[in-house]
Amino acid sequence: MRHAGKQLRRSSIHDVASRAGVSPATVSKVLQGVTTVKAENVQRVHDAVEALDYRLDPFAADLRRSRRRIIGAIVPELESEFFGSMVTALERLAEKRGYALVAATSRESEKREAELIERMHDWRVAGVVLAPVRSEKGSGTALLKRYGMTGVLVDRVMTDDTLDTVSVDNASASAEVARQLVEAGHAHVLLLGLSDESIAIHTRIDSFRKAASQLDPTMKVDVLLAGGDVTALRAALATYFGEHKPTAIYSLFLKGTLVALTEFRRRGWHCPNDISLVGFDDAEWMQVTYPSIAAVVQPIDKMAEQAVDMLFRRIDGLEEPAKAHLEPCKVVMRESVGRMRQHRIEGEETMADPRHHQR
Amino acid sequence: MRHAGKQLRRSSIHDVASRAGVSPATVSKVLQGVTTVKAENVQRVHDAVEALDYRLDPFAADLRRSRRRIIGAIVPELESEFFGSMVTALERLAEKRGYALVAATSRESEKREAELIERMHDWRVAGVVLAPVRSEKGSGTALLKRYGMTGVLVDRVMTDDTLDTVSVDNASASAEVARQLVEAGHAHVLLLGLSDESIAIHTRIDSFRKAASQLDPTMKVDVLLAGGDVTALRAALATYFGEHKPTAIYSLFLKGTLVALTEFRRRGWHCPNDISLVGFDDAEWMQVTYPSIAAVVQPIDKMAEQAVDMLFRRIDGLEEPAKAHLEPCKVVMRESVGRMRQHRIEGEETMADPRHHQR
DNA sequence: TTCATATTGTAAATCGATTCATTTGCGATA
DNA sequence: TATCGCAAATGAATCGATTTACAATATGAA
Repeated sequence: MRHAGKQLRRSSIHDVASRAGVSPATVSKVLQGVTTVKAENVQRVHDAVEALDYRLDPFAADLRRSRRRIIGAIVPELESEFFGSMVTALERLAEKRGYALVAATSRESEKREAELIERMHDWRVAGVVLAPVRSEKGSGTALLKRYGMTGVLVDRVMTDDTLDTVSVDNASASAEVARQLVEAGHAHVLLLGLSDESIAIHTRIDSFRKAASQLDPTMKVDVLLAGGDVTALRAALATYFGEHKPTAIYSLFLKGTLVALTEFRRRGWHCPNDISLVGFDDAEWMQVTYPSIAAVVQPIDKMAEQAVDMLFRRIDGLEEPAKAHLEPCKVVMRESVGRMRQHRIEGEETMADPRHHQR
Repeated sequence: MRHAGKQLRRSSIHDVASRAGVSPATVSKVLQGVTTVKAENVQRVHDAVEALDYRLDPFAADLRRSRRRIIGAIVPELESEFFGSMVTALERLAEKRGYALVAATSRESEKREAELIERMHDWRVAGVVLAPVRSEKGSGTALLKRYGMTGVLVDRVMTDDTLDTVSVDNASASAEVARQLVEAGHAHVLLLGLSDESIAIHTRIDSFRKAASQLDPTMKVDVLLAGGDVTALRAALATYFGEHKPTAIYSLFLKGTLVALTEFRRRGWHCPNDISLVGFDDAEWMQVTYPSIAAVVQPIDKMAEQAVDMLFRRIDGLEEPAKAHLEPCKVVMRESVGRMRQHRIEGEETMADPRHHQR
């Protein structure tokens, strides 16, 4: 228990060996729990380890083994709770299997995503969990394949012919949203998203459309996909509202929900009296605001579990065709979705008690 | 550009050397840009690198240099945007200096925090940015010192005699909140927090008290600190409201703000008509909800910049007494803070807003 | 006693780099 | 021609482990 002046050299396996009076090879065996070591020597090694505060250098060990006990996670951002929770879950699961997780953010850039894959490759990680910026067709996925790395794609993906994928059942979730909106009597719904978002967005749109047209062929479904960033979406929505007035909005991603709420406020519209809102992606605050916001809840922990399971199966050498795992979502209806009346008088809803629709 | 069958051995510096017809030592020099290499050989090496798709193994290199170009970040959680943004900023800043950031979450556990420090030590990181679970007096900090690691403490810290610290100016921020509440005519304020939170919480309380008593000696200030987790706080607040009715709440941390909002809803209280709310920590959604929530905004990017600056100064060998850097916050007043009138007419505030709060 | 077989331990090679101390090559000077 | 000086290249050691191949010792059977 010396007090570090500064930067004291750490003791290596050689120091332990000489103090215990055995060879480094024997120390290594003891530390790995090999049984062919005399009990007395085992004890001496343990004593020496204790006395020297010895801890082995995992990278030096991995260098020789030429496979590192690390798995990488690449996510588009960490500024919303979705990927933050995902990374936390992945970290826990990887560590449970004796691996460390190193996470990195691609910051919604495919170029950076590719660089990160390159880095993970250089680091000789055992595997990668990649949440692509765009989709399984992006450059990150391509690199992963080119390098023959073992990896799993999550979240913004459909199916892939080489890599396992884990995503949310966008189709069923959207269909369920459609069902609930139809049931609540909505006849004109706006779908709100970004055009350069993943393929998942398109699935959400298509299956909403399909379900809606089956349940209510007269329903009008508009789609507003702004190119670029959230600011563009904000502007596009403002323009749209200048000409149209849907009875409900289905936001296809989290920020879209915020944009919709902002625009409601700007116009002095009350939700759900003037317009209803349901969004893909839940967040803690959505339960406590007024009105509480209906949302499609993604089972983050389950996705993480699936991803890590599949990844380690591959790491352990499983050879079989790539699987695409779909995890079901829950649609949580909250106050932001109101019920439309059969014979609705313009403005009537606004007059009535705002909370007439509650269960 | 071979197509990976599977797990092809990557080419090493030896492969490059033999293809270029030089020694590994020369290759190493070329790659590091040493100038004492004949131009012709430089070219040959570059050609070989290209032909073999060679990239060096950073850990092997670092092993010899015995200092890794990695810095560690340990944060309590990644499930709220605060630390997510912080990690993103740290990552960017570290990479700008040629280091990779590896982030890990202590999950609000001091035990795990200590294990992570241990891991970072084993990994021989060049430095650590630690956002302690509790404070600079925690076990993580102690370990950091014991191992003589270079590190910077951020966010939930005051000053330390050995390590540099970066935190927000809690005192000024709280004083400013007090000033604004007094100015708005509030005479009874509840401060809401968790008792096992960091020392920062106590600073926030003390300086609020001090400022309030200076500005309005008659102001009544209650403090509710629940032990344990958020559930306990929820219960404590419910009990408290059974007996007291402050005119404003100052939540000392983000979740407290959510708890307060939940409790308002449960009781059918309208904010700010029935009670005002201001919270430490801002979030994107607070601008778009009704009412928008007043908040103390922490300058996350600036904190990250400071932390990385100080850390690298130490890494580069600076020897001088530890500094405690304080970064000022902004207090953003929003609709959740109402003005108390001398002769207030019931419901007047409500006119501005179609949503009357009675249930 | 002797040979065969387990046990147990170690020297040396290896992983993929860096770096130090030398050697080599070559033109200039004596 | 011999020597010196400088530029350029390299062999070998090193970082901290693991692992292989083999040696040394102990045990047992014949």
